[in-house]
Amino acid sequence: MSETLYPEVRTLHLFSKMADEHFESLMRGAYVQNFPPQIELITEGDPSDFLHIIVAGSVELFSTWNRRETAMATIRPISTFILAASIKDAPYLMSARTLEKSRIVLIPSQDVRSVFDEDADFARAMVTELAQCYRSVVKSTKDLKLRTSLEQLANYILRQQTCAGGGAKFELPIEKRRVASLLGMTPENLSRAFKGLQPYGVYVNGNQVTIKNQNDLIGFAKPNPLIDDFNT
Amino acid sequence: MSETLYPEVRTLHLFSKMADEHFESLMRGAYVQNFPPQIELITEGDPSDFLHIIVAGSVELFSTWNRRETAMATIRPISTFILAASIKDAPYLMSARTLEKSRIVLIPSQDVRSVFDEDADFARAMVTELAQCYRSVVKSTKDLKLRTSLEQLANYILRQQTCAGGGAKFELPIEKRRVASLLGMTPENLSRAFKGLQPYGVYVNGNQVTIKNQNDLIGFAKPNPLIDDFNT
DNA sequence: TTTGATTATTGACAAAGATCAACCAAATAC
DNA sequence: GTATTTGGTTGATCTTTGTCAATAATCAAA
Repeated sequence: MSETLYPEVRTLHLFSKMADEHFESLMRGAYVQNFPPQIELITEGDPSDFLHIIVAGSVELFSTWNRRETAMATIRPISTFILAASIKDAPYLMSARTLEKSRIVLIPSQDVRSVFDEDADFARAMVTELAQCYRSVVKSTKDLKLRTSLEQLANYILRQQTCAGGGAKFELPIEKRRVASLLGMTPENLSRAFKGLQPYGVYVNGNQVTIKNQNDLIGFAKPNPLIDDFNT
Repeated sequence: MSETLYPEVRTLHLFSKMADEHFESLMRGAYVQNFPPQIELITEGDPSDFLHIIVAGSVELFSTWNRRETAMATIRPISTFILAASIKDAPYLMSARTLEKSRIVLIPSQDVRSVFDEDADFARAMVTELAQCYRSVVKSTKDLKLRTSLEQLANYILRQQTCAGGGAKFELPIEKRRVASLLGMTPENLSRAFKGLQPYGVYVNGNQVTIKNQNDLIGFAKPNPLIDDFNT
């Protein structure tokens, strides 16, 4: 694998503490690949051959059942995905596709499991990482079950605003139909939900969102760290 | 802690491989307590002082937001809960209450984290356990987002049937209103949903469910291992 | 620039789900 | 044994959401 990627991958919490020797052994077996947009990287149900790390671009995790499809998460650099399946040697539960041109590092799951067995620091980092993943999904379940779609959208907007730096104007990072799917609604209803937020000072034009009255929106959305904070 | 519980706790995958010394150190600091029904063991947002292990009875994990409440999972012996919060030293994301008289082992989270730092086998077991937890929540998210409530109920019934041994008659293990909350619907709609499954041969009387036509129900429910199997 | 494809929006309608009120049955308390 | 409480069911109604069809807007390719 191209050595130029070593440092940025190494900075990931998952790899930062492990022995040099083990990290290099992982990297030796790894591939780096550039993918065009809309490529299905992973199909749910398949055996988990690789741990994926996104280095550039963006990837959508999604799932299907009975001809229906739903977006589960959007992954951005630099982070791993499909860690749990890799380490358990279990089939992928979600599919993944590139949203843009993306650069992905692929580490054979077998290597991950071998190094995991030998490197206690790596195993420990994995625990932190998996606990984080678990808590993220729990938060998103709470969001789904406890909030109406209007409330979900309001909180989604507030989270995106924070990611974008906190200003009153910012761009939605993904297409609206994907936002709709993430929030568990149809694109039509997302359109209507955006209108439903106008009384709280939210205006949308294309991908640009403007929050005219932050306090009104917060008052309606009632964001909660136990649902909306990425860190806690 | 009473030594009589050692063996059954030790058999948990999480503890089965760790060094005797470390296991005993965990057990020395642990409490065992019997709780009556309807006791709130954990409140979301609180610091995670203890790793909980249920030894007898049953516990419901639930979450609240803005005066709404939803059931997240039902925990039965013998298993741990609130592992991720414990190990991350992060606030609980879910609350927990006993549903019946229950016996709970409480291990101070600080001890768990200490032993985790020293015992690589324990750390590795934790990885497997957390990966399992993560995958369970992902499955339940897929269930929620991809299925109508009727389909969810049909699959819930099939899963319960499997747990109960697979016979055509079995008992629902929890109150219907809790089933409703787990499935993200109101008790009223659960009642109607049960009726909606009669054409597929499902009959309910109190807690007793009878499946007259297994194949019809399966044909409608379309169970999928990537959503409904606990193991994969 | 024009064309074609994709995405977003809107309105009309249908389906699903929530709410409210009434009622019933079983369990518990007195 | 009766009264009360709790959980469950049912019907009526209303809200939310999904679906379908039409249209507009955007973007990319020819």
